Amino acid sequence: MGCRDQRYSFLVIALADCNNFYVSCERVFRPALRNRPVIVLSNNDGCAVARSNEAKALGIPMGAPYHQIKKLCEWNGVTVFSSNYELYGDMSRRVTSVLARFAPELEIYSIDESFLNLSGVNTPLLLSQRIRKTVVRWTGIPISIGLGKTKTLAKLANRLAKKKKTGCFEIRAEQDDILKQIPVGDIWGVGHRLSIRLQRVGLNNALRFAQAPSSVIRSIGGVTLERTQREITGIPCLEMEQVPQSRKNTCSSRSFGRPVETLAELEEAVANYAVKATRKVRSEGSLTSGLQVFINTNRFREDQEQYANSRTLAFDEPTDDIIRVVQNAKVLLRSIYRKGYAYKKTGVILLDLIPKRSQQTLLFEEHGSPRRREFIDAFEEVSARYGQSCAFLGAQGVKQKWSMRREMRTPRYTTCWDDLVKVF
DNA sequence: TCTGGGGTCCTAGGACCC
DNA sequence: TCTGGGGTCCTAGGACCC
Repeated sequence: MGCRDQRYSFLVIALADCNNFYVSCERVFRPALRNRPVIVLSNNDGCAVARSNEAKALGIPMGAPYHQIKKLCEWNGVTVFSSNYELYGDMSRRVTSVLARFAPELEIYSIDESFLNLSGVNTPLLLSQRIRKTVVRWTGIPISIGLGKTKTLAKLANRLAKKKKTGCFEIRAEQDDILKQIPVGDIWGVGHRLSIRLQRVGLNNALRFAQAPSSVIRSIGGVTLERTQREITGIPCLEMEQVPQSRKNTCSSRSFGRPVETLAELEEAVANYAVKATRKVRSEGSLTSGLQVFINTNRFREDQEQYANSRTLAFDEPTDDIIRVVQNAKVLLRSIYRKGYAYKKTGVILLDLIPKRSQQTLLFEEHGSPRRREFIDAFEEVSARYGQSCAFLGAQGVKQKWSMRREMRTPRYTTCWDDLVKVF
């Protein structure tokens, strides 16, 4: 088996994962909530996306729609928060900056997870415990650390670490008895669908998965799953990515706080998402080559007629011109809008982003006249400096009755002067 | 009444070309 | 009855992740 492979015996990858991250962020500023059930809701106060251990013990599943668990929460005194991404983003930066002190090679994988390359460290488990203690002392966020030869093994180890008192766990090559106890669906890269198909052919735990012929694995899940299998046997297939690669698409979308039927309101929403998405692209110094707009009704409402559609266009020249994106987004929206439906969600996706400096200009046409560009830059600066309420496009609307619900959000303690904690 | 948002990669199949 | 072969490019859809 691959994990006996001597070539990789020196490798140690650590996965540091914040425990119940959003809940932990809220608890930093509300210490009285420690050891009490707490959940954080998704946008629109839709479903539970983070749960404290106490909330998990009450049987609140990940992703549970809030309206289904509301009673349960009230009966059990669960504290419920809307999500506060300004706070979580800032806490995340603090955690990763502490982690970075301990490893020369660090990959920020998500808002609450980082991979660290600890290869060459004599006692990685001891170091992990030190890292853990430092992070919680300096940021208030508890983390768990899993160690293994590959990212996939580190992920698995992390899952086991969450159950340990020390919060750290290492999977070694020879620990078949451990792999045997791990359901195949717990492996990183094996989701719901693949897990069913693997179990159907008897590959129900991580050890069986590791030992299966690679041809079988490939026929079930293609090259991606075959890579996962190699990773489980200790052969690295996923590299550390220290420099985040620039993204290829970006999306801005929201569900509405209530059903929306009129084209006028949808246009307002689309204009806002177009502005938001374009700003993301501008802030990264990129240009977008294409644009997609989608709309859909509420797929959970079986009593209503459903409609979903999307349309895409390619710009003849990559652009970051906010007005142009908004205008085109509205054109696309009108072409897919059908009267008589109760819409739940719309969104704008910007496609094939490219760095601004590599821009290829059109031969015979010039879209962005200097005056136009100066205007957009000035508009953006005013809006950034004095807030969106001071400079926005007419298309974005004033009232925004369709906007999302966010009724239980805590203050932005760390990123907004007005929200600083008051001691007296 | 109420069910998130934002990404990635891979593959199959169609259009088109010579 | 018989109905080229081989290549590229693009897109939609399916799978996964947090």
